[in-house]
Amino acid sequence: MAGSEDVPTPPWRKSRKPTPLKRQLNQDLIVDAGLRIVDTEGLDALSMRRVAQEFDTGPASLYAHVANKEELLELIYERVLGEIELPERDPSRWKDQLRAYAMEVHRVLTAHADVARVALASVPSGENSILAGEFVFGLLIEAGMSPREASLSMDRIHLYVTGDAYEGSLHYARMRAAGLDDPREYFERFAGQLADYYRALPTERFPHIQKFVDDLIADDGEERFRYGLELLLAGIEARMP
Amino acid sequence: MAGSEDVPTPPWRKSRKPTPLKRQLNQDLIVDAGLRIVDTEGLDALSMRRVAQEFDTGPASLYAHVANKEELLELIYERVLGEIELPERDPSRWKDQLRAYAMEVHRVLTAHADVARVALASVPSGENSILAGEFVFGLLIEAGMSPREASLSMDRIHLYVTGDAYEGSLHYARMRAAGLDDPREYFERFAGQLADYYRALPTERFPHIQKFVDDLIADDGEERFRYGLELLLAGIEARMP
DNA sequence: TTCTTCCAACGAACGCTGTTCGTTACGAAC
DNA sequence: GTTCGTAACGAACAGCGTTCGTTGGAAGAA
Repeated sequence: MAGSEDVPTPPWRKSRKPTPLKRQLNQDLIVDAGLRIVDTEGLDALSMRRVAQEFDTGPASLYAHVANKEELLELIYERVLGEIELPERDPSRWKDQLRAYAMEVHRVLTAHADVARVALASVPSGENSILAGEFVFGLLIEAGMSPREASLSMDRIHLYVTGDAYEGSLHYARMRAAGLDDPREYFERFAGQLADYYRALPTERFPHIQKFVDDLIADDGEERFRYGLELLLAGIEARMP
Repeated sequence: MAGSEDVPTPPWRKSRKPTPLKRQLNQDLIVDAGLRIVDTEGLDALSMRRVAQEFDTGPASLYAHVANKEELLELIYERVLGEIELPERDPSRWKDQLRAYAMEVHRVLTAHADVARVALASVPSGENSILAGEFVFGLLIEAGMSPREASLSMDRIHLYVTGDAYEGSLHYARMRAAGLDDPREYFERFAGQLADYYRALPTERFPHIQKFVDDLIADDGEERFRYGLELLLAGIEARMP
């Protein structure tokens, strides 16, 4: 605020030099810009050109700081994972803590809608993924599970959470493509179309779908996620010694 | 075999007409070619140009039979779903039948490796999807579940199966990109790298991961899928009246 | 038979993508 | 004061999905 940076340098001063020093790019700034674009315009809008545009330059400038687009996506994903808050482990409350953890990851992924589409594709390797893994793995082991089963359960919980968030992000992208802004309006329109389609099916071949259309479209994404999570937790509980 | 089609027509016969009649394209043939390409070269190799090439023509020719690439992908997915074999419903054996169904879908999706990447993205609307839905939904209802819960359970089973197959297909694509052919060799290499990475972590921050590296990489995709499926089935069973 | 209509086929082009190459010019080190 | 490493970047490449406008053969009408 104290400097004169905001005042544009007159073109006649110091003769011709439109960019005195522009060494401003670095990986963090690029990831910032990338996440900003994903949040506001969606993952489909994220291209190397679009990110470069944010710095008034061409796509080639990014490759000094980021190996390729895939690495940029993983860096963005890792940054988002950093928003997860992990509590102190309490093995006696493992079920509550595992539920809360799953919902927290789901919440963070859903908050940055399209990022979930990266989550499934990338191998968890960043610091934040490992921290989350240590939390869940340790929790299950300390609760009495064998390391082998704890590994499998952690893996399945992770797949379920990211898979559901991924599916949700596809709907989000579809909503965006349809020009809508309100998720509830999208859901109602989508469910309505699906219901009409189901109702138009021949009764003799699809009696149950025909008869219970309303039940088939009753629950939205959040309730479905919760239900499946409870199924998994019940399954894990049954195996807990 | 009986005709003279294999002998090229001499250019001087009937003057100039290199293509007497070429009205040979139709949707089924296009889907055939598409699935063939996905199976042999992978989903990433599937482009409208590549499909058109199969008919010695340009991409524009396809758009008379297929709305766009997305529709082509859904048609391919629907065709693959047609390979699912459904038994007679027997509600008294609902758990066995549900397990067999899930494994059958998983098997079919895995057989056409990359198709799973379409499965998650597309809304189930074709005849084969609906038939599969009626089977599972009816099975759960006849076994005594409320329509509402049967709907949720069906949805979660579907998400789990396709989500796992999707994750598997990503590994498959990665294997392909690495120039490997044997899934077992890929798994061992991948697991080995992951193990090295885990072992290199600081012990004090990640004690459990550090200590049980072998358990973390013990199971391959098939076993993980089975384990998660049993978790879900146990969860459903606990809710079955 | 002759004429008209229709539409699958398709060549060419548009605008977009991720990535690479070769050049430039600045900051720092010698 | 010169050299050197390297971030920045303009230009280009090969590929993508899709659209437009034309063409020519098949089918229906007269």
